[in-house]
Amino acid sequence: MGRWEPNGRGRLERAALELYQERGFEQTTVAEIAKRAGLTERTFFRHFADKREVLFWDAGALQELLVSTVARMPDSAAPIDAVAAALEVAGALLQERREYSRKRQAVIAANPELHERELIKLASLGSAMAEVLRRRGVREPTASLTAEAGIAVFKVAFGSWVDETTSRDLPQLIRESLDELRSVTARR
Amino acid sequence: MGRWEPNGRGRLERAALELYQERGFEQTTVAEIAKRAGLTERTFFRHFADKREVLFWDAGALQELLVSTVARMPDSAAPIDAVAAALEVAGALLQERREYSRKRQAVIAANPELHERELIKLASLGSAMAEVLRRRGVREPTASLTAEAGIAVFKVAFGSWVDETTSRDLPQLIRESLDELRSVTARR
DNA sequence: TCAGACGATGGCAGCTGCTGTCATCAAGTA
DNA sequence: TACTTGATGACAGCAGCTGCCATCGTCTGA
Repeated sequence: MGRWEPNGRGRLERAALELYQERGFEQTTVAEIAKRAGLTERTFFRHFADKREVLFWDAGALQELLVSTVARMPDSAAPIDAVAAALEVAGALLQERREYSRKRQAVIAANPELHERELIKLASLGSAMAEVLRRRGVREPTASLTAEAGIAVFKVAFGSWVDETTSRDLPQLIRESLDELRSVTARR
Repeated sequence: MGRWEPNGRGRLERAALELYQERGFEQTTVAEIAKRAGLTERTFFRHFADKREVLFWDAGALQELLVSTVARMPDSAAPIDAVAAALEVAGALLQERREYSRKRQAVIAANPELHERELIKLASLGSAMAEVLRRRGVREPTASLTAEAGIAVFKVAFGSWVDETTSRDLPQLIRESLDELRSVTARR
């Protein structure tokens, strides 16, 4: 295990989120985060590739969840429905950590650099879903477009979920958002 | 005008793109860009907020073009059609600089930091379009969803346009991409 | 024509993010 | 008990980026 206290990575995460909240992302130095976690700056960069990544390192798990859920859907499911089902599963997971998600999102919204990082994580989720759709026999550009549409649906639904004072259900919001997309794109 | 040669900003842009192509983004220092442009590092940062922005500073013009085009559409136009029309106009503009667009995109694709910056520029275009839709009386979440769908359509169409050896028409690819999105989201 | 305003640039110091390298320490293993 | 292994500390150093002030060319008004 570690040299002194266990779970150095977790302490770094917690310290970073706290300090980003208290002083803002730019006004926080990595040395300060490390100090609050009882570690050194050098160790921070062994756990996280950069100062932003500390807020996003769990994105990999979310991506695996999305991919495996899409992969498990019956072949009869339309691509957009497979994607929507996966997003609802992921939404249910996020739902369990609503307070954490809100805090984190407030920090991200307050800083453009963090917003950039969030966007590339979402884009990565999209690419992964397009890839699994292709493995299911969906051709391009249908696969990419379906995945991108899914990401768009998720972004809007997640935004509503975070903003609202009354806590509506995230999977439900995702369904409603997809319905709205269908209306928006429907030919009249 | 400038102190010696005119158009320092343009020289910096050109030098940066060249060096990013030759050695890659990370392997290029700002001092090297400035030197090739006959200027200093300090002056580079007066023209561009950071090392990435030199490839994206013209995004503002594209955004204005999109916004004004949406704003000029007749009230009878459906939101998605207004957005699509604006994207086609923007696509026609990009079409005129195909070689430059390709070079630039190759550089961006080769570096995650540049990809991040591109994504936030696209997100900014989306926000601007959502805003102009709201001014046209479109409510949320319809406005955001329409704009996000437009960005998704554009991303896929632009990707095809850049990849293909035979140069198909970008506005045409955008129309086809929107048609594909309609098919993908259509209820069966 | 000349003095001063103004805008763009150079030069320099300094902070911070991030990396490479080597030493150190705790715990497990033969 | 000696050796290995994995996480950490310590330190040097580069590059991105900023603040500050000096400098230079051009424009403007008397």
